[in-house]
Amino acid sequence: MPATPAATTPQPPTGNLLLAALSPPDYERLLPHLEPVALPLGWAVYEPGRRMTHVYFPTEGIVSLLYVMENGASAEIAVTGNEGLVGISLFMGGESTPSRAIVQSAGHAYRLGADILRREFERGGDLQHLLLRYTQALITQMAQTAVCNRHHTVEQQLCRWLLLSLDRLPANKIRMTQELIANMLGVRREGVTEAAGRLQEAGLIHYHRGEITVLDRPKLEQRVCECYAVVKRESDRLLQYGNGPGNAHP
Amino acid sequence: MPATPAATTPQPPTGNLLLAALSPPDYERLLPHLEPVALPLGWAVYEPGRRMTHVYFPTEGIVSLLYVMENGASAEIAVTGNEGLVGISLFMGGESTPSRAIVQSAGHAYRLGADILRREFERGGDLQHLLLRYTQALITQMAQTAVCNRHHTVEQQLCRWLLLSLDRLPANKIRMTQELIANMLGVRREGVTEAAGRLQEAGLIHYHRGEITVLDRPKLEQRVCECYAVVKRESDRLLQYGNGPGNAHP
DNA sequence: GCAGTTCTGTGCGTTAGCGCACACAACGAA
DNA sequence: TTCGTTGTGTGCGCTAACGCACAGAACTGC
Repeated sequence: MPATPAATTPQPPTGNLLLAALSPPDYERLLPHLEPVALPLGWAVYEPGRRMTHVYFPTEGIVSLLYVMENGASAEIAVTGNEGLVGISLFMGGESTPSRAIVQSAGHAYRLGADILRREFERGGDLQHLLLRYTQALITQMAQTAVCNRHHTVEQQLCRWLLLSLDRLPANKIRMTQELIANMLGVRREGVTEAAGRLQEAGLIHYHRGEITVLDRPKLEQRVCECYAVVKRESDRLLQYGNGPGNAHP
Repeated sequence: MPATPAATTPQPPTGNLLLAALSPPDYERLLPHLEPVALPLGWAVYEPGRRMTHVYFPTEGIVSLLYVMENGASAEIAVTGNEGLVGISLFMGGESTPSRAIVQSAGHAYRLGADILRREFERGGDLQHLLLRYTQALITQMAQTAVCNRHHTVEQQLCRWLLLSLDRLPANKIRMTQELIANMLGVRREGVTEAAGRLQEAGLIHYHRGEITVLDRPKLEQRVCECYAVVKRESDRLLQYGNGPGNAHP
């Protein structure tokens, strides 16, 4: 590996859109408790049934919420990037979930201890509203994943997955093998190979040993099923933020 | 129709487990605002994108959260009965969702105006915690629906659907045509006919023109995929309530 | 340069589920 | 009773995706 992909410019906490949307006093109060951590590729941010100790606010990278079945088969339920946080069950009250969270694209995050988070959440201000709205966006994503799994082809789902990933990455390159994509989508690796082959054929993407480059995003958006747009529209609607410390300078 | 299925004994608000779990003062404060309403079969409790005006706490009946695609195909995302409420986006902050809520089994509910609900939610007490824990249970159900749609056969999904319905009904009879079940599962009607035929063959159920009777629940639980147990276990874990007005008399 | 590993391509046969077309049985109202 | 409606059974060709088995290409370490 020539360079660790996480070694991009380290971002301040406002690299996370939720933190950036906090009002200055809320942000200031949180700041001393925010601890920067790396999100190395493949790391399990949390495991099913395990009591969580922190929530993670990514500034770069992608974290997949993944369910792994008894027989080892898996399916991705949702993804999170710098627009959200990982560990909603801490403020939802459950403390754990039956799914895992796996770093799918390396990056960085700021984490917050469970007790601090709960204390702030109980104040009922900005932070609470932001976290709940984000949670609703996440719910929409899960619901649409269920629909997509039911009705759409592997190719359509691959398009959706690429676009969701792209939305959470700075460039148009995705480092991920077809094998891993297949795990996420819960399909065969060969199925991904075929679908990706067709997309490359059509000039929408180019890939080469674990690195996918999106060449023609508009065309990709033409091929994808409606699920992507539903999730995107609802996310945009729910997560349009006011003037936090991240955008307080007009 | 010989008798409207909703015409069972009308229940007090404590017929809903969330309301029943409230502390007496919280419950008393809510009581004057709770308005009893019927949930007639097929009624849309809410429509996609429409601003909701009330949340509904069912005491009997089942409400399906359903997504309908552009081409008319549909898929159920989750179900709610007297263990929960319909309209979480009101306190999550989104005011609406891209999915519908349809009464799948007629019953009754108590509804609460949006402003009252938000006011109570903002107090940050029992009600908030109950609603959020319920929401997490719902999230688990959605996630597992996504997984199930990905990996399991129609027959397994039918078993899951039957058990989830049974858990929310007083008797072992489900009034629902195979056509409608197919809509919920997002599969062909014929697929349901075949799967149900096999289950009847094996003596697990008996059905006759829109009425399904579960004869051997243990055997159903043997045939179902792990998804049912995951959802059930997590619901039980998250929704084990303390001593509200509903169980204050030992 | 060579050996081992990782990633992708391809070619089978198999199967679950689809779409369609109809037959028929049960029920409800006239 | 008769007729329309509603719900279920069945057959048949078709397709997407599966499981498996390899082959070859690309990169890694020695």
